[in-house]
Amino acid sequence: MKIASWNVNSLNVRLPQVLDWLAQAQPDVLGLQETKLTDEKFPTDAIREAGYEVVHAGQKTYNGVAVLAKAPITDCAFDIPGFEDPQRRVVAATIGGLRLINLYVPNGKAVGSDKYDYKLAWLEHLRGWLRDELGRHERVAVVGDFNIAPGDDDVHDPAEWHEQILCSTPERQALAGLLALGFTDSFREFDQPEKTFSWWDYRMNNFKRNRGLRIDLILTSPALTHALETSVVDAEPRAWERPSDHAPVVAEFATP
DNA sequence: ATGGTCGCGCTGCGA
Repeated sequence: MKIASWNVNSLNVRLPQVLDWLAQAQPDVLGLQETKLTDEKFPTDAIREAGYEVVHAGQKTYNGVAVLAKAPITDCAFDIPGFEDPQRRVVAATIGGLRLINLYVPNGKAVGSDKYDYKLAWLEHLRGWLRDELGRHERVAVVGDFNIAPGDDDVHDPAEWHEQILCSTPERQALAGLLALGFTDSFREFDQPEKTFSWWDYRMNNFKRNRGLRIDLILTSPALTHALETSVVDAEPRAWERPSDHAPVVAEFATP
């Protein structure tokens, strides 16, 4: 089974690229972030014609998350329980024996800002929910744009980013708190090329210079970690014409 | 050089 996550930065703009990528990569499940569409404007027909079921939690202009899957999607949730939020950042869904939680974690803007406080509060509530989900499901994948680089290996220039947003100690501790529940950053289960990133700012030719961060993650529960076969970043779509600023991340695992 | 690029949607905000 192949699962993937991609922050598309507007599905309106990126739909052709998503369809191309689905055709070439053939994931069984794909979590999208930053669709920036209301549910009414979601391109359900085009996605279905590509062979995927879909659920979407969208809003106008900002945020928006979706799960695409070749098999039927059941047991959906669109909020962290007890943390209702008008910002559409969460879709949980069951696909066969897989529990998928697709996230668009708040960016946080700047350390110490109101948005930063919201990010940390959001992550704290997320941790309680993921603990419950781990108790209910064996095979859980938490995918998405985490807006946190787990470690300095995930940063093109750790000195430049030292204690900056996406890299600050409280953010990394919040992520470590999720891993402490039993989740694994699947990417680090395998040997990887150095300086592998998943997001590059549009400005300053950062992609060409590989000035990026790895902030798009696939976390796996113990049973899923045991079944892992690969976990990679597919940087190819970042080099396409008019790209998202994020690349898809992909993990494969054996099915029982 | 204290900027720079996108997307949304129409003025500046969010990333």
